[in-house]
Amino acid sequence: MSIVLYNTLTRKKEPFETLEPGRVKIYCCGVTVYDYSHLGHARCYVAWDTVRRYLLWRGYAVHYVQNFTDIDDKILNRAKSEESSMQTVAERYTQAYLEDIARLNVVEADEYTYATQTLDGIQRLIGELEQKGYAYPANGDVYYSVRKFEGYGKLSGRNLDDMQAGASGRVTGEDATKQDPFDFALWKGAKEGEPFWESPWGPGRPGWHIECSAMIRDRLGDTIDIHVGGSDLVFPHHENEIAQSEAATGHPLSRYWMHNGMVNVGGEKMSKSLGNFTTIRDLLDAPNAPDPMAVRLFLLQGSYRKPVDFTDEAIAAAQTSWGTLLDGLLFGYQYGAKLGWVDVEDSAFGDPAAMRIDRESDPVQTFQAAMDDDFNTAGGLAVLFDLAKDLRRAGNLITHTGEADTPSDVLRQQWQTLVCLAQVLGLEARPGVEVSTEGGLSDAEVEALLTQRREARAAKDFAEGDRIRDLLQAEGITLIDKPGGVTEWHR
RNA sequence: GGCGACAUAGCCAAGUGGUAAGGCAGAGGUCUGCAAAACCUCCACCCCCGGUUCGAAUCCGGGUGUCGCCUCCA
Repeated sequence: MSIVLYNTLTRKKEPFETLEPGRVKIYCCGVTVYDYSHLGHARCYVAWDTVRRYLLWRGYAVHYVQNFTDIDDKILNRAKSEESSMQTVAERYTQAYLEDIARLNVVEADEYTYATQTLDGIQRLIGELEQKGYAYPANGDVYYSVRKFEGYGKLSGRNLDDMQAGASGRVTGEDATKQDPFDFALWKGAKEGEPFWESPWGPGRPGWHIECSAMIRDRLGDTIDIHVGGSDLVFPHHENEIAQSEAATGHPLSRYWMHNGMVNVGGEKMSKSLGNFTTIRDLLDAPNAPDPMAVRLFLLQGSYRKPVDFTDEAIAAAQTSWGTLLDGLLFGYQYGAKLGWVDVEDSAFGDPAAMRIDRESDPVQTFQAAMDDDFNTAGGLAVLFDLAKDLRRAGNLITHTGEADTPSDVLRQQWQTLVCLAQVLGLEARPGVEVSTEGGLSDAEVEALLTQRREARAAKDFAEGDRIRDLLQAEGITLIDKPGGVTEWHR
């Protein structure tokens, strides 16, 4: 069995074969750092983080490179409006991106690249393209001549003659100097007061698309295994990357192209320009904010390729769902000692890296079959829920009756399987948070209230008994009335 | 105008030829002073119309609807 993935280039699912056995080179288009990242970005980077985690779990050595676009008109505009510099703005939002995405448990890239640190590679590439006749200078700018590149349009399935230039309504003044409306800037001559770099074509800065081509070549080589990014980048960004890189090197830029679907709000794409976006930090820092893992779960419940609608209701449902997985993930910490597990005090307890799970077991095989099929995370999650529900049931039985009806070693295997598979999806529970008593009632206070309640109930004063029960519930304490007047409780 | 994607229960969503995973919400039951918690059980024939097939949500054709891209974009 091998992994099958959907390749935008061929519009088909294809068996995944790497250039070098066991090694995967991935390049991910990162953010332009001029503002805080929103849920669309979260969706994108969670998706590719999950792909990366899964490939690692399947035994591949993955080299994952992602860029920061830190030279751009929008950054420049932001800098002007706040009277700072492009560098200041870029550094601020680069840092913010890293903080936000880390909360969603996205692992850092093996390498991050920056446009500002790739000027040599960029200029070298533009020079080659010019030499080979694919680029032409005009008024201090340098443009790529799309009609010179035979395969132009192969990724996005377009034909230059069928496209309506300017259909998106964002035509700029550049057009007058271009030979063809679809030609795009490789180098932009500096205007008065703008930051610039010296070049053979005069002072200026690189166009947007060229940085990715240059970075990939510098860090990963002429051809990589997988190029990933948002589906809104297919055209023109990725199409232009292909045109640049392949014209220069004569080799395919990437074997596979994968694109994530957009996050929608009310059926429309979430985007800066529509103003309908929610930033990651706004969502996670709001009152009653969802657990970051619930947000990740929300994003993994559907296919990475399809659009996903963001609503408060959907996040709330995901939060509840996460509670179920959480119960399962924390099972070992809560019940391991009662089940006689001898390693619960070990520092490595609960660490997936230290666990040995049975790869041939049904849950793992089912999980793998789902994920092998174009990273079907929804199918993978079903396995996690099965395990988590079994464990929760066992835990409840222990709480309510004192013992589970499943052998301890079976529960241990189930728990470890759950923890390991959840980690492959980037879903992790942090023990300790749930049993926090910060600001709450002490055990003695709870017991005192329970005594009051017991007396009230004995006197048939159920209103008083219920009042105390509600009071405790508000403190996060759940009561379990058992036959015989015994009341147990847990936080 | 061109290119593309999607349409499955109240909501989200997987499945892409053999008679519908999972999550959320909901219903019934056991238990209970009533609840809560817990446990058990139940809950869709897959947008419409044709066609292919022994058999289609799943393939083909035609509709309808929604969305994305067509040089800001994850």
